[in-house]
Amino acid sequence: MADRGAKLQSGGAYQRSTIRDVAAQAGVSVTTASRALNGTGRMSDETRERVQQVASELDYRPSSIARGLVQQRSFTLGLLTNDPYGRFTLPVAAGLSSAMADRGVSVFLSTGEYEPERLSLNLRAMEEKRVDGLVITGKRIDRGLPVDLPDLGMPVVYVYASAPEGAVSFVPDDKNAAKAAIRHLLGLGREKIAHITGPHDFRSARLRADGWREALIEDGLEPFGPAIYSAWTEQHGFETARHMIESGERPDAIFCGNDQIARGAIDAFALMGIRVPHDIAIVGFDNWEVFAKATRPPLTTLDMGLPSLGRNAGMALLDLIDGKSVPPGVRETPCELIVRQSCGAQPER
Amino acid sequence: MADRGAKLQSGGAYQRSTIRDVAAQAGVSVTTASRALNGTGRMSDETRERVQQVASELDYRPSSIARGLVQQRSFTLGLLTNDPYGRFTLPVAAGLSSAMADRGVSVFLSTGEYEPERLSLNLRAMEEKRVDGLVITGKRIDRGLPVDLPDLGMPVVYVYASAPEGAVSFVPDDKNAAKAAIRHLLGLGREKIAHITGPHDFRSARLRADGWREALIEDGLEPFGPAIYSAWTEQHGFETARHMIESGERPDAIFCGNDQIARGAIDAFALMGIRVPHDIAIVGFDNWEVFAKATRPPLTTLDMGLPSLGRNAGMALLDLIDGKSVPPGVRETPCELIVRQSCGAQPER
DNA sequence: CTGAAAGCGCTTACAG
DNA sequence: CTGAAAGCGCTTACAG
Repeated sequence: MADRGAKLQSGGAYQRSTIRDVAAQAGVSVTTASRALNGTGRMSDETRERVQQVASELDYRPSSIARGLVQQRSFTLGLLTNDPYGRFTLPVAAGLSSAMADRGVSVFLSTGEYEPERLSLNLRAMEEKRVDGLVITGKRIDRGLPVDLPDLGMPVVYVYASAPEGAVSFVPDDKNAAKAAIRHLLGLGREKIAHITGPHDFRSARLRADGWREALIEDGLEPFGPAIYSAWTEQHGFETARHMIESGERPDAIFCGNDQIARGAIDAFALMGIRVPHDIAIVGFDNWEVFAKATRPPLTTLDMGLPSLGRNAGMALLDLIDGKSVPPGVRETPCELIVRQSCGAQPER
Repeated sequence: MADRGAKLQSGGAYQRSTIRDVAAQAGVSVTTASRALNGTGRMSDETRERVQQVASELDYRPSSIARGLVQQRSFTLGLLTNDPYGRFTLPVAAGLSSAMADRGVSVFLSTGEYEPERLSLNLRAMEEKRVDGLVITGKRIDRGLPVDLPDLGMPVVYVYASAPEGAVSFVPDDKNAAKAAIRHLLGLGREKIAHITGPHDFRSARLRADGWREALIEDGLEPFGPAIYSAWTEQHGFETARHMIESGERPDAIFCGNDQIARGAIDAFALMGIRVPHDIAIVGFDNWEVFAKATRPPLTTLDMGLPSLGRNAGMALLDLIDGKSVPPGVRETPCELIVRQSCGAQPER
């Protein structure tokens, strides 16, 4: 009757084998079976191995539900996001999910606008599922939840979102990334470096502009004009780049606040017969490969390491869950400069 | 001591209130409390309301873990994907997740390459979590799991992935979508319609090419040259478009297999001084807005309705879980033509 | 070294 | 209409 450890029920559904089946088959008590399987307690190697052998023959899968009930731990995390179609959430989620998988914890994906109704529905679901902790992520580092998180009685960690005072959060180190980009340009002999970026009310945009400015000043140079803030779009890059050329002195490099802006600028230059990187070098931000690899020439840009951000957040959350103390505050995680052809540097090989 | 229904334990952690707390406080048995909360059984309205009132005062959250244990249902689904950074998974996942949230079921995100080791780790996790069902998705409709799914004893549904014989699966209706695109072009008076698309070994590419060909033939026209298969990249679109212009007769429209190819073609034409849509109309595929809205002019394209695909798959899975019979087979779901400016038609408003 | 028993938080026959 | 009791599948004091 036992077939791969699963018994065919009357309904036709499979009935998994339980620890009782394993214990019975191995001729030990359920207590011993449990200990053998979990590597706890002391018993003869022979016994332990026999139990494990039987478990594997019966294709036994311990119920994480039952275990959760007694241990008051679900081995489960919730990932809250309001960026379901965006490019930030998925890399973060993938990094988190696969790091957690290696530790036996699974993650619930909870998507929806951060608007009070939806949010409280989603939070309630996570509470009822008894997740051990929550990671909250978003579309930008200066927006968090629109409402105060009710006291959920579970640890929470923030990634790529703003966090309340005293919380643990992970964001990319925008400012130093920008400085690295500028130093790269400087190292290639560029000196008139302009900056085109997203809206001024984005903290990321301001931080990147700060990095641009500081790196230049540290090198004894002046920024080439003011940072030009507008939308995070190709159109902004396209029009601003064109305008820059048409009106007076020309920069020899442009640091762009994201890859889309860089893309727009490169396209404008192509149409105007300005050669990248020969006439003007371009650096982007995001390493969104579908853009960064498709520009002509391919784009040198910064990679925020979103999967690592997700992984790090998960690890911190696990520590919190285990009752370890994790220092609160914002962790700024280094970005990586990805060198392609848009600056004239040889890509590393 | 009770504070928002949560008691401060010695350790400092919160202890949620249980159904026993609710029952005690409401002066009824646990049985009655359970029935009152679940809307089952018969009792006076007064009793039911009192229990609900107490539950809300205590901020009671029923444990889906405990319920799962007795009902042998976890109200949980697994979403398996090997496309963690791709643009297909997230819309599908968001559609699935939010539709399921409305029905009280949460979804685990399980990412990783579909390579045997990783896959069996991930599947095992889903089994131990006792998910009620699995949705499997991927990067292309003609690839599924590289190994036969072991008999998991739970229902499985496929989305945007190939499914074994007899399974339930959901894919976009590529062929009819292509026909709709061609008819749109025909309706605008275009007659020499070429087709540039992805690799021939992608079923999607072949289906879209079939639709292109058939729609033309049905209209009494010849396809303009053979379908040109290569990579799903801008570069392919760019080079092929340029080559098309340089070598002889010129089409008056191009149907592109995806938005990236369309983007490449439009860029090539811009550089060659060929006006879109005046000289050549372009249609893309995917409605990947970051491309489709950024081309100059914005791109008319097909939207596969990925979120709906996810939602539909979830609903089918729920039916299967409830023991309802769901006819097996591949459901081809209609795509939607999104009219922008690249064909010369006025966008609908 | 090993096991019987209690219990995690619920639902659901069963009995009144 | 209401409740006492059993039980879902585990883990873990407690006792031997």
